[in-house]
Amino acid sequence: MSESPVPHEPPIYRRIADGLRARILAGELRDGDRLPGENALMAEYAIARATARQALAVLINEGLAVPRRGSGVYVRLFKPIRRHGSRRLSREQWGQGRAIWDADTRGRPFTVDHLEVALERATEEVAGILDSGEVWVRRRRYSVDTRPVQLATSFFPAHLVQDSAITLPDTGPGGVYARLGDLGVPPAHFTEEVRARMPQPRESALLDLPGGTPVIVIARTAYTSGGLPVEVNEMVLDSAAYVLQYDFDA
Amino acid sequence: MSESPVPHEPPIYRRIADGLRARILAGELRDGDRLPGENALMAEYAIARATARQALAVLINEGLAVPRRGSGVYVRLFKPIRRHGSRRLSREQWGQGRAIWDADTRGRPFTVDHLEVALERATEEVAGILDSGEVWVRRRRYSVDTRPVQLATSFFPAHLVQDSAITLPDTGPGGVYARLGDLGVPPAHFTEEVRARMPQPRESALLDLPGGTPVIVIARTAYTSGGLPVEVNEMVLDSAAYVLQYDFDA
DNA sequence: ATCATAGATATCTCTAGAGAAGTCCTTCAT
DNA sequence: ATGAAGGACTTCTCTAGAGATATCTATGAT
Repeated sequence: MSESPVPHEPPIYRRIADGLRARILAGELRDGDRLPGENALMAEYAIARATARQALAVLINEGLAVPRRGSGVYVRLFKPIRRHGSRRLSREQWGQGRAIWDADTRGRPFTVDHLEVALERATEEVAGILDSGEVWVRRRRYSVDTRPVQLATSFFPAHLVQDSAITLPDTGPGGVYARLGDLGVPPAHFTEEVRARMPQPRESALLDLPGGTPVIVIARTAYTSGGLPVEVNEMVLDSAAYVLQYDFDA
Repeated sequence: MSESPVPHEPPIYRRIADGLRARILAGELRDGDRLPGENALMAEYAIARATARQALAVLINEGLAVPRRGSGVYVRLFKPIRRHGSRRLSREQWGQGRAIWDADTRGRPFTVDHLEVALERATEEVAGILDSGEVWVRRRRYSVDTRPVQLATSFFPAHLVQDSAITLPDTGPGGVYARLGDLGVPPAHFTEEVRARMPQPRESALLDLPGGTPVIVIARTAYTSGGLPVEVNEMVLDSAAYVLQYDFDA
């Protein structure tokens, strides 16, 4: 015989978290506001420190709150950048340009604050796509207003780009795509594979991510009009900083 | 004067988590394998239970491990479904069809195991897009092999679909898009906005998500060739179950 | 063989307390 | 005015222990 069909009453820490979440979602606690901290929760609910921490950890892991050591726990803001997949097909061409999610569409200045160019052996996945064991790799980090938002790693078949500016830190006007054009292999088609997952510690550190922030991983492959793959670009985005937009026809 | 310029040695729980993560990523511990549990870690490192739990919580929150109460903590598998944005432009038309991430491309049977149709007042966002205060709402949950993978909520302008099968549980052959065609407003353009975030408790329960699994949220708007918005579809996907693929031209 | 039960084992929740480490503000000396 | 030094307050890390609850397996009755 089973016990009562009613699911168990949730534990204390969860009820406290639920209460705080409700206040956040209702707008009572707003972006940047301070949440009641460990000591406040301990006093208010007569619980141990570990229990108060557990309640706050729920919200932190949901990405609704950010802890600042020595200071407090704060409600988190979300002001994403809109990233367009295909500009050519963009809805702006034929629609009203309305969107579900607010975003800073204005092109805020992106800066590259890390750059690394190297000749390396390709990983199995990349080698399989590019048909090349050796690849030139360009790793960079992009920031907006000093806030890091994206890590990008591009791979090019070594034999193809050997003598081009793609192997140099400065790729010249038009960037790598213009150089691929110079080499007679301009990209014509793109495939983007999109995933989301929790960041690894290295990514978390490089993007300065607070707990509870997933990353979006985009693997983009560029093909010439003849179907020759010429670039694989793996991007890791702070999911709190981005909205991806894709437009296409039926 | 500041202390040593060397960053602090990471805390115990983090070193243990780092060690376990390394063993997972190196392939020593594989999908479904059991991790050393609380008791094992307590004995091995001579630490308190809470510290052992904290170490395991790191991996659980990263989505690399899944706890099973009463049983143990296990390494997690990731076998995603590939979801294509635009089939018409699909790379299969012109490329080799190779992909970065492994995925079950075979169309495993999707089943709808929840369905709810209702006439409701539109939320502000949806009303702004559809230009309609009242909307017919179709909520459903999709599963693959009894595993829930997606929640989808579609909104239609009430005045437009009032007398169509879109207001019925069974929309007939061809589904809602065929019915929109019958009404003289076939969808021709799509916009998809993609975000990732941690799930809310309701989503977590409906999708049966283990800790550390983000959701991908897709807001898709369908427009007629004339630019009239006829549907907003908000999808919430288990990020561990999906790879999104978008193909487009330069 | 099938099913129910009991025991071992596992995670989960929580208490109580302590020291380390970072932040913030006020006070005081320059 | 500027800067250094405290002190109060905060989160972070960890110990030790206990009971609740879920799972798994071996045992025993049918």
